[in-house]
Amino acid sequence: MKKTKPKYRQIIDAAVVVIAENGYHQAQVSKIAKQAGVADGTIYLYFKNKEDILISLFQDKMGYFVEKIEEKIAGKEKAAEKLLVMVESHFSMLSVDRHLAIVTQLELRQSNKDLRHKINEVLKGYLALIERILFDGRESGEFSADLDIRLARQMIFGTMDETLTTWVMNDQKYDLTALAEPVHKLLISGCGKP
Amino acid sequence: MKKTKPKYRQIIDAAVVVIAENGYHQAQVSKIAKQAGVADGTIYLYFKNKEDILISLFQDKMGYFVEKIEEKIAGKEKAAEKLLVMVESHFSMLSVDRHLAIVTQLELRQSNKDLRHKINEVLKGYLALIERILFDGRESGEFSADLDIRLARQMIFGTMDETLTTWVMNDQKYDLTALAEPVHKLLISGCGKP
Amino acid sequence: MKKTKPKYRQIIDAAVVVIAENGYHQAQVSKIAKQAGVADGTIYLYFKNKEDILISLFQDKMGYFVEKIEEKIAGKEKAAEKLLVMVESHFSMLSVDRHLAIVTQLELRQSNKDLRHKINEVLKGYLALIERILFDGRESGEFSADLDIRLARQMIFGTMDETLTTWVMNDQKYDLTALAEPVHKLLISGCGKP
Amino acid sequence: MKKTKPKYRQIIDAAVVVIAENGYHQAQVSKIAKQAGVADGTIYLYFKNKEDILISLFQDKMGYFVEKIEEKIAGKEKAAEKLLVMVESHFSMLSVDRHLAIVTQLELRQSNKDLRHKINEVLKGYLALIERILFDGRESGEFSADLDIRLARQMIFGTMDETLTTWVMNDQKYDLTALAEPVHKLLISGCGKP
DNA sequence: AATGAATGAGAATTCATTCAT
DNA sequence: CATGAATGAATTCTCATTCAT
Repeated sequence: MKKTKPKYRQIIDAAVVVIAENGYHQAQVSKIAKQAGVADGTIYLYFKNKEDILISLFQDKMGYFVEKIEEKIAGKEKAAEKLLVMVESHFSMLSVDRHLAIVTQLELRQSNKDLRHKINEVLKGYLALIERILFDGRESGEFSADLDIRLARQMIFGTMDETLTTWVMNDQKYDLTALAEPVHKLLISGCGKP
Repeated sequence: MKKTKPKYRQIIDAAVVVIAENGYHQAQVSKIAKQAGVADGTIYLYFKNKEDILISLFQDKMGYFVEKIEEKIAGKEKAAEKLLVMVESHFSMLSVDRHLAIVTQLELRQSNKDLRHKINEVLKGYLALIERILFDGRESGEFSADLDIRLARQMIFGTMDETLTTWVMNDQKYDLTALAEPVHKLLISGCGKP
Repeated sequence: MKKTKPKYRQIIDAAVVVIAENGYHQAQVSKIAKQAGVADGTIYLYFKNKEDILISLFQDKMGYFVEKIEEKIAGKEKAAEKLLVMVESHFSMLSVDRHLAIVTQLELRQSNKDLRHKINEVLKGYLALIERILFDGRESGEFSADLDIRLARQMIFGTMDETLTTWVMNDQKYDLTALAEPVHKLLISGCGKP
Repeated sequence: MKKTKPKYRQIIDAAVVVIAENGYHQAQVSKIAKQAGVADGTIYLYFKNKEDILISLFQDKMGYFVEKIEEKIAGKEKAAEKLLVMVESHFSMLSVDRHLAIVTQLELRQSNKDLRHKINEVLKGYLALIERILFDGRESGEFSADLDIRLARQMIFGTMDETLTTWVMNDQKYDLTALAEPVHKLLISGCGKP
């Protein structure tokens, strides 16, 4: 399995750094190779093409995200609590990896429609996790019986995403993790009065 | 004033069509010129460069959005009602212009960081409108007194944006306008029980 | 005769200024038109094309040069004296028109081979004048009987030209007219000892 | 060192041929690449840009000139003799490379002011060589004690340059090397009688 | 497995010139 | 005579990918 070889990870990690520091369109394969300490041609022994590096990068990181979050919510009972843990984990993981935050929130979005469809495929795992939490919450009576799970998932993901992107566009200059709790509260109760 | 000349609009409209049908990276200036029925060089009598076409396009459309929405909410009293009108208008305007929806939700995001920062400047007018509604709603006691306006704005914009993008990524195959009301309800009351 | 109409001269003079200040390759027809205070299209009522402006400019100025110099040497008897007057006049006329000096010594040389051949045609009048002086000097015994007139003309013109170009390349920052006498002495006696 | 690789020379030599045969403005990079037998992109592995090819070409050839001339005058004692060798060498070297003569005397002068300033920097080595000969000749009493070295250098270079350019403009149809001796004589003794 | 020199397709922009008014 | 909006041809340079070593 190629994915376990050390150079595979070297290249993925190099790609995150190079894209974050140079931007998507200035992240040439040769730069990634240099950062990874390998020859240009070597990249193609581990990845089909440049797009494959980016998809693999996203799969790799997002897979780790979902895994970590699932671990953490395993012990929680309430859906609301699970959501809080999810938002906290997501925010916290991007807080500690500034490069990755830039890559996922800004740079990777500059990819073309084709690549974005593939990225969306990868995202489905995360979205399914959110929907599972919402479904459980509705079943248990914690959430409205008429909650539209798909829309609610779009609200939750859209809100987190917009919060993250705003934070990155503002050069990550405020504490993101402090926003997890109020964002969670908003998602649970909306703008209206309790 | 160049912006009022007929060729200015011809070119903007041609750009929307060409970008929507060919994708951002396949929208060459020569294609836009052909679609607009002018010579390549004519483009540069009306726009500084290719990026200027895209910014102008966004300014033009987004300016129209904000203007229309402001007109419609002018007569409304309740903040919640204003929000509903806003979501309805936004969804409805993109529903009737499939090309524009593709351009704003997918293609324009492939632009580089520089252009995206300029687009964000344009977006500020819209975001300010949302914040104004939230502020009025909080002042009038309609919304929670401790509502964090910035976060609430991020939730509203993020939710609409995610809903729109999902719709476009699914080839606009379901009725978007029907989602305005339930999305609005979600934004007002969140996932929790009323 | 078009050449006597005021706009003809306006355009020629505008061309000198625009080329001197912007350089040959940045001297667009539209800039010359603007400087001359006429519309772009008007240029083409007085000149066949852009190249025609440049040739006319050169003919105009060089014709004036030859005319002035011929006037001044008319009263002189000695060939050496005539040469001195010629060098003095040439240097002096370019000294008082900095723009023209830049145009003839630097900018017009950037034209293509074709245009340069036409410019050379115009130059022939000047070169013939030099050869006439040399011929007379040789006939009268003032110069060596075996003086190769063609080569001597190349020396005289080449030396003046190099002196002028060096002066312009050094931003015309020293007194050019003071060089006329020593240059003349050099041309008469060469590097050797008298 | 790139300058020693065979492709570096291939490209320089191809550039001389292409510029001489097509003219400066018709010497596209793709033509040079084709003539050199390499791909367009390969050019950019050896040269920063098109201008860099031209500067390198000039440096390369002019450096060779100065080197060869210095070798040849090393054994000579008299300054006048050194000058003769210099003129002979210069004329002879351009006589045997018709393409190069066209490029240095006509085509390279069409470059813009920026490139011409860089070319002038390269020329300084040659001009310094001339001044060194003149200085030695003046010190040894061979030349006038009051010889203005700067002006004399301008005469020498200007005369050679004009002679060369005239020869090239006349399609190199007479024997240039035969002119070295009479040109030298002119430079030493000027137009006056001995 | 690893290298890195070589490839070559692809696109924004300028500006001399025209011609309908 | 004069205008100036419109035209459209033409060229450098980048960079993902290959393949001989």
